[in-house]
Amino acid sequence: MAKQLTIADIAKLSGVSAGTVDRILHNRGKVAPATRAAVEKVLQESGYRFNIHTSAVALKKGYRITVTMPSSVDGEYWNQMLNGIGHALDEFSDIKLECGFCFYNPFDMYSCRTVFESIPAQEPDAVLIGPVFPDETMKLCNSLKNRNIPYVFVDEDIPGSSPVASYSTDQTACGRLMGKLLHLTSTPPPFRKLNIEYGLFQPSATGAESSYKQEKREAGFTGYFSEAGLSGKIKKADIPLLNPHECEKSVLGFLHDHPDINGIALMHSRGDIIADILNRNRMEGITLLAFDLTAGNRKCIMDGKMTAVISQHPEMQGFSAVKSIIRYLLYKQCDKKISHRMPIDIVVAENLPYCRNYLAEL
Amino acid sequence: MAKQLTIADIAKLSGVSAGTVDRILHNRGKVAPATRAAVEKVLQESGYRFNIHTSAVALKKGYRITVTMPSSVDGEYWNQMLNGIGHALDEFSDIKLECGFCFYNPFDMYSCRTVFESIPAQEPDAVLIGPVFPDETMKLCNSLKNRNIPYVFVDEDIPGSSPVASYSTDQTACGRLMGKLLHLTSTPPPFRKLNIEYGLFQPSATGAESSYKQEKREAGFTGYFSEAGLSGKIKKADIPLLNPHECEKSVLGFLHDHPDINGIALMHSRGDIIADILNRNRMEGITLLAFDLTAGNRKCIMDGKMTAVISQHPEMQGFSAVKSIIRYLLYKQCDKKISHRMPIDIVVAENLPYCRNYLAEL
DNA sequence: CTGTTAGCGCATTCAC
DNA sequence: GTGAATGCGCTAACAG
Repeated sequence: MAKQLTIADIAKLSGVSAGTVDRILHNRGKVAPATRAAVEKVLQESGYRFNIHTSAVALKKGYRITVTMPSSVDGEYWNQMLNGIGHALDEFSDIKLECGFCFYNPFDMYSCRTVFESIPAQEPDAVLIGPVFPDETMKLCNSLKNRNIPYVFVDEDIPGSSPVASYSTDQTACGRLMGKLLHLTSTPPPFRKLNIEYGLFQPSATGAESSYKQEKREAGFTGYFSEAGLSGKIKKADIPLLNPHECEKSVLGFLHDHPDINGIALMHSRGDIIADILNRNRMEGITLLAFDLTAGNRKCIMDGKMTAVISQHPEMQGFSAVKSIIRYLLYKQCDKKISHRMPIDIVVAENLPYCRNYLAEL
Repeated sequence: MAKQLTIADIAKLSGVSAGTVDRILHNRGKVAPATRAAVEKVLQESGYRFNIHTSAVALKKGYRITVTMPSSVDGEYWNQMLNGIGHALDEFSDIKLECGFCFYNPFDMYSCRTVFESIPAQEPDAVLIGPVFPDETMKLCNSLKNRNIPYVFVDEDIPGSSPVASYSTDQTACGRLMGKLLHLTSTPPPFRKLNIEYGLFQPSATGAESSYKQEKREAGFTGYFSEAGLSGKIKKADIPLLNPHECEKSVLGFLHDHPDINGIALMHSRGDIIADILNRNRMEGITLLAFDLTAGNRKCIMDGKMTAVISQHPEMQGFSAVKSIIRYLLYKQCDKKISHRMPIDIVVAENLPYCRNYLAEL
């Protein structure tokens, strides 16, 4: 264990005072170029690292961060993100952090616009953004950039923006994985139907929420099947998810028209709705795959009404995003890697009980 | 954000001095029963929590911890555990921690015994144990207990011991999951053979290393198949893994005798060996499942020679175990939950690129 | 522009 | 048994 050098050591080594080293480390105040060069050389060579503890202890100033994302209720995707953020705030409760939340309606662009417009005025030290509407988000980013307020993304990255970090999932890869899973797992023997076909349900009249996401997933999904030479086996259906009666009617109608369907994939998280319909109509023999480990999906998997979901670690995203903000604000460390891709989990009944919130464990 | 109370606050509230509060918090030195009661009451009511940063800063004393586990080479399971430990040591480099490593030969009980016997004499402040031989491990635990040295387990828990924490995987659940996966994914259409059978390969003449683990996995695996009413479809084979020529001969012999095999499950991590044999003999149509995301298996999955592995987060185990030790040693916080079950991951080609070491991300 | 210095909250040592 | 005093490495304010 090589003893860590202290700021005082660095100061001595480079013939300046601790204050100067501090100014260089934090890029604040003016430093003569020559002095800066000398100190930076020592810094480099010695591989100096902050002692985050003393740093946090000595920090007088507090930071205010604003979190903005779609509103949600308990057990939903965005709510899990919020849990991750909460854990991080809790883990770092020794740092003077104040966190404000600005939720918007993910189905209403104007709600998003109104909320986003109010954010720069709050003058936060940093913003955590869960984006849904790319254009509105881009406007927010520009406005933050003008005021020099750093921001991070969770869930999705907005092309052309310049966040301090982003924690997102490769939705195309998710779609490909979904394709592979549907291909591999569609009704196992002995119940398999002979002329195997695969259903792909799309919500008709989708709210704006994540239609973008679903498109990427679908592209990955169809990509997998076309590479497997099975494109022709995919049967698409528009399902009006939010109208229970119509929804059931169209699911049953579809299955009637396509009796060889062995499995169905959804590019969204409302697998529970379809699972209930299949279950009510005694069609459990059909494999059902969806996204996100929501409370509803969790229950369906436990009850054997759904085969698997693909999960993308929302809590970890929220947790890491806050951690990233803290690193940036307090320790002036930018991540070497800006864009972090989250792990993509396959969850079935057998491993569901062990899919806890990792962060709470640590 | 409720302002955190400080020790000074607590002292003032209970009419004593900071020193006394500290003595109570850390259970050291003598405190008058009456004083103790009064302070503890205030502590309770105010929900006081350490400021881990100042606590770490003020800590003069350093701690020495000993890590003991099977030796391994780069890319193997135990090596990944070591990486997690390294990350933790790195993340907490601001704390005065010294870490010594004692590796033993997992195939030689005497090696283990010799190493374990040397550990108590080193008088570490805590020990991290990766067990293989239950009896030897139990002896170590007893000896540590006598000296009041706390210990944590990774990978496996030893029944009857009393660790500060343990980070392990439910091997029976892993086996069940393996069963489910084999059932669901065995050769998808259109290459499926008609009378589907499943292969279960066991290493013949196993070294002692984790035979215990493999038994539990096999129990879970056969449990799944018997519940699915498919017990009769499992065909077992003893495969001499470590003898390349014999191994290939017995694999090919088995497949010749059982032409309806659609998929093979291994209860250990050497899927790469079997994958190469299948690949060399152009039998890629057969699904192959194994354990652990070793470097070898990783490559096989990427190359399409293996279908999936079940992975159990060795890095996270190592990381969490060290974190747990630190919490215990520095902050005197025992985990409420002693036994932590790790998440069980399913890794296929499509999500492999995103299975990084989570901890490095945070 | 640069050096000096007073705390931050806690652990520890030393008087009482 | 208990309280006061010191210092951990750093930040930030102030004095040059």
